[in-house]
Amino acid sequence: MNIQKFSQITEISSHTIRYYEKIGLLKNISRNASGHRWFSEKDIIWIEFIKRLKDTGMPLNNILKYADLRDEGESTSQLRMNILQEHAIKLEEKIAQEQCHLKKLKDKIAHYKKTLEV
Amino acid sequence: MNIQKFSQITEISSHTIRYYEKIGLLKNISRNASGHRWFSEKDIIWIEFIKRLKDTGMPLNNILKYADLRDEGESTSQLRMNILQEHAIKLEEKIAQEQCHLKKLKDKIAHYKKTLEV
DNA sequence: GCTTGACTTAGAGTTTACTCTAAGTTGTAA
DNA sequence: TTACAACTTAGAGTAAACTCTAAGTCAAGC
Repeated sequence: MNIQKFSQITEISSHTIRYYEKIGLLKNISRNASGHRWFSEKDIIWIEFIKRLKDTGMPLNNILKYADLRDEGESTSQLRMNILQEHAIKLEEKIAQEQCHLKKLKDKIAHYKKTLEV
Repeated sequence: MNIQKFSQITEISSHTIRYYEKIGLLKNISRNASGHRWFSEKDIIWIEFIKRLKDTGMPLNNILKYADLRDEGESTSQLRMNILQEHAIKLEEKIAQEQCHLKKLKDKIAHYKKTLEV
């Protein structure tokens, strides 16, 4: 598929897709006869994974490290797993923190409600 | 207390504290005889609340709106509560999304583990 | 009295992650 | 065959949230 279709499916602007290729997050994107990018199903799966890491707070810089290891092949599996494991631990901590914050927010809202009722 | 002590307690750099005052997040900070900022316990409570909103993903811009309403006094209580309620809903959704992401991350880690074991 | 270190201000610089522009090429529809 | 829309590149611009610098003031210790 062309960049437009890929952009629609992934909900990432074509500008951003080119940017991701430029910084090395997307590698070996094939081209058609006229030199335009031609994306595959595998590219969708990969970018959805990038989105997941990004949405859980991993900076592009770290995602890039993962992408580089992935490009190096099977020999880096252990390293990549380590990155994901560390990230999963951080994410768990983050969620716990947010749940604590949420509770306190709700307490404050309840307090507002009480004073507004009177 | 002076800005240094306040910075230590809140774990926010003095640069950032001045920046927060400049953009209007901190208002009516008192000064001592020589014109230096003099912070109170109330300032700590307020900035801890700002940190909570920030840590749960609210942009400074929106926190600023809350700060402005707070400055207008009791008459804006309802509006402020609405802001917090909307934020709490967004936060709940965010946590749910992150939990989903975490699950998928763990699946991927488990997959790595399996292939590395062989 | 003088040095030193913390404070003050205005404003410049940095980082991250885009987002857009300009200039040029290509593919399709009238 | 001529519009016109989508593609290409390099590189400039933007927004958010700091982070730092320069130039100056002030208080405490030697």
